[in-house]
Amino acid sequence: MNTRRKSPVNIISTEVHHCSMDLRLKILGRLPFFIDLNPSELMMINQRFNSLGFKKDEFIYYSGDPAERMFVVAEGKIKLFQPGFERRNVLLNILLEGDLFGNLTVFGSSTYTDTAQSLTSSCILSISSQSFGEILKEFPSLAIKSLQVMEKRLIAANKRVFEISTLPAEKRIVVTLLTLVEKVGKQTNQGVLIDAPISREDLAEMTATTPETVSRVMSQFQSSGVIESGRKWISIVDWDAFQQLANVESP
Amino acid sequence: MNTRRKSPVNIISTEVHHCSMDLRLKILGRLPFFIDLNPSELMMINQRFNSLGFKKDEFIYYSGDPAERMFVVAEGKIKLFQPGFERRNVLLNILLEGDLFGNLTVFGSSTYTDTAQSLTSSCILSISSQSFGEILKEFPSLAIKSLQVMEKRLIAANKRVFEISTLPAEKRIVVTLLTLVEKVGKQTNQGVLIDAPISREDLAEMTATTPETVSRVMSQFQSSGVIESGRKWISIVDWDAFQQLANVESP
DNA sequence: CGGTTTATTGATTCCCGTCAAGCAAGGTGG
DNA sequence: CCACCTTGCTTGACGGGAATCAATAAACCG
Repeated sequence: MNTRRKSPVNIISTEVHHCSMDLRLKILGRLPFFIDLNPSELMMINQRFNSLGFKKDEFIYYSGDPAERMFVVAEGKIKLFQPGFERRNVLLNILLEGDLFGNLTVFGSSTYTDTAQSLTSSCILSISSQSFGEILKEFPSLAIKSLQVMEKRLIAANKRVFEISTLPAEKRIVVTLLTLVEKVGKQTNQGVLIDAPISREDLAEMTATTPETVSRVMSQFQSSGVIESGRKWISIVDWDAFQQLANVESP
Repeated sequence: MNTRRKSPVNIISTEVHHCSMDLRLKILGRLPFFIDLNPSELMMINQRFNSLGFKKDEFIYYSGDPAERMFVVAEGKIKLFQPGFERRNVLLNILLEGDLFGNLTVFGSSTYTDTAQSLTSSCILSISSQSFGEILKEFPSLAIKSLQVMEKRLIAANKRVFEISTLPAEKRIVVTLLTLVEKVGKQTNQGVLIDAPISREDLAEMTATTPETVSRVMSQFQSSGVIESGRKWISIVDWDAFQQLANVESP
C-alpha cells in the first residue's frame, strides 16, 4: 500500500540561510503586517531589523530568557513550546513564513514564556522590542494589526483548552491534524500532505496525550485507509472519511 | 469544625445597578488603561460609552453573536466560558472591576467566541468596536496597552494548556485555586476567602475534570484542615500547607 | 417551610498512561 | 554503497486515575 519510503516533507536544506537585504525587503513588504506602508517607510523599518540563520533543530530562544526582541519568520518553520519536567513539553504553535513571535508587546513581559526551535533550517528577522515600540507608535495601524494577531492566537489557545477539556484522545488528534492541514497542508498526488516534520511526540505534545497513544490512533487510521504516514510525515489520503472523524457532535 | 453555615461571599445585591455618569468617569479614570489621559480627554472618551446593569446569572452576550462591542467591568464579577454539548462548558476567565472583554480588536473577529455571564449583579460599560478603533488610532499608547492586556491573557491561556496537559487532577485544582486567590482573594478572620461565587461545577469547568472529582479533592483538603468550603464558597485556612500542595516539582 | 439547586460519597467501568520489547527508517563513515 | 548506529515508530500487557451512574444530604430561595 505505502510505496513511499522516503519522507515527502521538504525540510529545505541542512544549511544555514542568511537572508540577503533584498530578500528581507521582499519578506517584510509581503507581510499583511507591513503591506500598507510605502517603499520608503518599508526601507526605514527594514533597517531596524537584524537577520539570522538557524539550522534544523536549533534553538532561537529559551523560556526564561530576557524577552528583548520581536521575531519574524522569513523562511522555514518554527515551533514554540513550553518545556516541562522530564521531556513532558507542551507544543504551543507552529509558525510559518510571515508569522511574528517573541515579544510583541514592547514592555509586556520581562522573559519569554516559551521556547522557540527551528523545525527546518530557517531565516529569522528580528527587531528590538524598543524599536518595535517606536514603530508601533509611529504607525498606529500596525499596533491594531498586532492586536489582531494576538487576538487570533488567544482565540486559538482558548479553542485548544476547550478541545483538551472536552474531547477524547482520538478526536483531539483529529482536530489537531485538521488545524495542521489548514496551516501547512499541501495538495500532492498522494493526498493532502502535512508539510512539516511532525513526529508522534510532537502530536502528543499538541494533544495532551502520549506518543504511544498517537501511534495507536494513527495505526488505526492507516489500516482503515484514511491516512498514510511514516517517520515525521503524515498525509491524508481520504479527505471525506477524515472529516467524518472530526465530526464533533457527540463527544 | 465548620461553624459558618452561610456563604461569606459577597454577591453585592440582587438588584440591577445602573451606573451614574460620575461613577462611570471615576471607573474609567481609575483604569490603568486610561490613566495617562487628562480630564477632558477622559470626558470625551466617556461620552462614547454606554452603561448597562445586569442581574446575577444574567447573560451579557452569547458565543456566536456578532462581535460589535468592547466591554469594561465597572462593578461586579463576570465569567467568560465556551459552551459545549450537554452542559460540558469550559470556563475561560473570571473578570473583575476594570477588566476589558468582548471585541478588543476593532475588526478582528466577526462573532464572539465565548459567552459572558454575570456572576454577581454588575454594571458594565461598553463601546462600539468602531469607536474603540477611533480612540486607539488617536491614542497609540492605548493600542499598546491593549496589546499588553492581550499578551497577558495569551500567556495565561498557554499556561493553562500546559497545566491541563501535564498535571493530574488534584494539582490542576490546586493551581486553579491559587490563581483564583491571586485574582479575588480576600483576607478574612477565617483565612483567605475566594471572593466570588464559584461552584464545584465551575471549578470542574476550569480544570478539565468533573464536579464529582472536584468534590472529592476538596473533601480531602477539608478533612486535612487546609481549606473550608461550602455551597459556592471556598476559603484557604492553612496557607502554608496549601502552597505545599501546589509544589509542581514532581508531576 | 417546601422545592430546587448544589455538594457529598460509594460502586463500577474504562480510557489511556506506563513499561517494555522489537522493528523500520535515516544518517554516517569507511 | 553497504554495515552500523541512532532515532523514531509500533504493538502488547497491565494498572491506575478519573469519569460515570446513582442515591443521599445539606444549603439556599422564594
